[in-house]
Amino acid sequence: MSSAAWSSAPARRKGAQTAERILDAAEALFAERGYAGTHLRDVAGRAGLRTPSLYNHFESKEALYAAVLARGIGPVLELLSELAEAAAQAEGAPDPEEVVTRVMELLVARPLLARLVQHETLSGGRHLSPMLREWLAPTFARAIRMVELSPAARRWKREQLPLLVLAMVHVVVGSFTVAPLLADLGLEELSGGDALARQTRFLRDLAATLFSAPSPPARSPRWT
Amino acid sequence: MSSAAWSSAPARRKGAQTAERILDAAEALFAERGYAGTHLRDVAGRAGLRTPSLYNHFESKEALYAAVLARGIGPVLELLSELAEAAAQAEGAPDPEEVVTRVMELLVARPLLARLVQHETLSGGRHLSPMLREWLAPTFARAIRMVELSPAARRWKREQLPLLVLAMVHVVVGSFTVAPLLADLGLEELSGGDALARQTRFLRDLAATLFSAPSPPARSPRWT
Amino acid sequence: MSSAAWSSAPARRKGAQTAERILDAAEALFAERGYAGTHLRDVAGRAGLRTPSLYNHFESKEALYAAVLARGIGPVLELLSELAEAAAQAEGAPDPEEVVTRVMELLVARPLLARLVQHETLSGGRHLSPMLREWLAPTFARAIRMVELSPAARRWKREQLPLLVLAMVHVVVGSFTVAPLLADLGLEELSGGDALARQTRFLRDLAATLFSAPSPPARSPRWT
Amino acid sequence: MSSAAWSSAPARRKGAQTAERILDAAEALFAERGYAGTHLRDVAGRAGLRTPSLYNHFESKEALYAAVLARGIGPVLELLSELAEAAAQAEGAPDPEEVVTRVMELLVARPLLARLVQHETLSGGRHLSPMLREWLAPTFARAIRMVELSPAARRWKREQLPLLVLAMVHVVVGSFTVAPLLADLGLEELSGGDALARQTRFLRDLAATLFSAPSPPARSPRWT
DNA sequence: GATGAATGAGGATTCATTCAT
DNA sequence: AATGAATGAATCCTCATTCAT
Repeated sequence: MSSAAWSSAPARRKGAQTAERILDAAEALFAERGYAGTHLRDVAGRAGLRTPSLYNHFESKEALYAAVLARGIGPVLELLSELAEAAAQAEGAPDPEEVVTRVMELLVARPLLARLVQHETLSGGRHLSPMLREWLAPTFARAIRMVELSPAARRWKREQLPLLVLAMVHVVVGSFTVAPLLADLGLEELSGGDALARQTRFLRDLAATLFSAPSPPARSPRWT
Repeated sequence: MSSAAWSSAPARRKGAQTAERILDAAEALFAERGYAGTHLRDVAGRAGLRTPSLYNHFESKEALYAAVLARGIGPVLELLSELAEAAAQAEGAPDPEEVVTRVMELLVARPLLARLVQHETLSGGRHLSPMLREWLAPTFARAIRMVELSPAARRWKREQLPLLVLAMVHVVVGSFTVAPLLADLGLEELSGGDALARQTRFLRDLAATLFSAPSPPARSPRWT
Repeated sequence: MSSAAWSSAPARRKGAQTAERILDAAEALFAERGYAGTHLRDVAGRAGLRTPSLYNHFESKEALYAAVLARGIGPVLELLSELAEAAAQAEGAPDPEEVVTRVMELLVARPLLARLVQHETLSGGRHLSPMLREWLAPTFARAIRMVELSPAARRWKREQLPLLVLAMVHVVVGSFTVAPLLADLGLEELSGGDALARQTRFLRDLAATLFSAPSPPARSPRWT
Repeated sequence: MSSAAWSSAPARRKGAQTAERILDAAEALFAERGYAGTHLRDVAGRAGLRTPSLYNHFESKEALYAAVLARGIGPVLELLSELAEAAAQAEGAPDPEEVVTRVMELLVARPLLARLVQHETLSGGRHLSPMLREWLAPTFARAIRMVELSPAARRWKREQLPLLVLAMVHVVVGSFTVAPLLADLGLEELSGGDALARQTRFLRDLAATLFSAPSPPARSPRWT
């Protein structure tokens, strides 16, 4: 049996490990510099390889980018599906605070994800894998429908509910986005060690406020 | 007046107009694709020139980028200064709703600005002109101090106030950022003609809620 | 009479002065960096102009270069003609020491000339104006013929005489060529203030030795 | 031996050959046209490559130039060191005729070297690798010291000895420098096939004359 | 005569990608 | 699976030159 024809399990594992290392390297750089600003040479360097070796694992720069995106977004989709499922079974809206908590847990564990997605969004989302794009609109619609059943519907006008959801997304994503800039500006208390913990607590409070019913005697905020 | 030193007024005017056209073209492309993704050839094409002509008006791609940023951010700085000034004279915090309204007016008039700044922020803000960076931290600090005097201080813990300000910024900026993606996804009602008007109204309401004093009886949200 | 048609004497003088300034600037830069290494922008800057203004005085970069060369070489040709003339009238070879002295005087007065010519020579002399090239070979031939009549003919074999003349040229030109490098290397005594005076004296002695008749007893070229 | 770290021996050999070809091509062109006048496209063409391939072997045009210089100058340094060494062991000055012979042998074998160095010298020697520059001054100083011990010291004043050494250098280098021009001018007998052989013989005689002791009764250096 | 603006040609260099090894 | 070498395409930028002012 020729040695060229076989492929042992450990070899396959090593290959997968290398691919993983490449994905890690690419994720870091794509998140930092965006697609156009990231050079395969740097990706390879970070992964301990030379550029052409990347092509043994991914077909092209675009394919690598798509893989990074897919790997990153997968868990988010799962989480949201899970939360929606649970809410559906409970025949109620998901608790906004829990949604925030769970999402933040996930993003804290993968702090590059938010920047990655935001780079992609800024560039028009043209690389968001079709699968994802097909998924995005319905998911968003479902989220809106759920919110319409929640107490928030009494605080906000109907057509504002989508904006409310988007607003939460922006705040969540934004926390990760500006972190490096804040650190660079020396605003330590906003970017230091437990900044994300504080940010999570704040987001929970924010969600509680925004998705709660208005307090009935509520002194008119200006807009009665 | 020596004939050697002069340069005809019309020539100078035409040059300035061209520079302006270049800035417009560059702003659009930098906002859409970021620094690395923008090619001078496209900028020149959009401005009705060939690439080398750009160098008659700007020293380099970086200088052009800096000029775009400076031109875009200038009005924002002025506006914020003005609002702060007014609030200082009234010895009170600026009305959050007014701040939101004025800022949105400005951003609606220059819809590329938000994306431009976000691209820059995502990339670490290394191109934010030093002037701006020196200006940013103190301005932010001043904003916080003002918020500490506002009713919002009774709704939020002290260390949450900076996060609150940042959150508003994220939501404001985010509205412009995701617009193209939403349009692309076919979510017309979030990106259509008067979407920004609706968004502005929503932001005003949001600010009113978040910066108001808490309504005493309705304490109930989970975090008491 | 239209003002466009007239050209006053002072105006013409001023124009000539500008051309002169351009020639000076170009000479310095061509001497320092050669043809390809010299940029019209730098020439213009040194002459207190912008690049396009050069074209009011010279048709092209090549034309400017040719003009610099012509202006520089003219006096050399005149001097050599004059010396040859004098020698012809005296029916003898010119005194090598005098030739050296006069040539050095000229080169000391225009210290860029030697480097200019050497750059040109190194590049194959393709820019040496045709006039000059026609002139060079016959002049060289005439010089050889004269040397053949001098006492040097008894010291050197006949076919060595052209080499002898060339050797003197190389040493003369070389003194100017390496000066900047020597200065840069910190060899002050070879490049300092009166280095050229010393060099001239040395060249006179050298010429005296090489063009003299051999001293009959001291044949042993090899020292023991 | 890990499979990741290796690069096949034949590949490395082929790469080295290509690099050598590039160096050859670059040497020829740099010698002919100088640094600024040489275009990488031509270098690549001469080496049978396209321009970008050069960057697989050299980091930049400057690096290529430096490599050409280093490769060319290395043997000269070695030769001079060897000659100095030999002279030091013999406790005498090196025989000028032998020095000339050996140096000419080397330069004849690498006829581009002299022009290369002269281009560099004319441009101020800024690219002469620092190593070389450190080496140049002390070597020159050592040469002077040796000459001071030689019979030449009786023919020349002390301060003229450095000039004498430089003069020999200029004549040697100059022989190669003007060759193309002489050929172009149709002076066949100075540039033809065995011109360099004749030149070498002449230089030996020249050295013999200049470095010999003066002939005691020596009729006054001026010929009557 | 002097200049700002514009440009074609071309410069060095980078980059994603391919292929033989 | 990894890499050195090669390259087409494209990048930013420079330069000599032209032209209207």
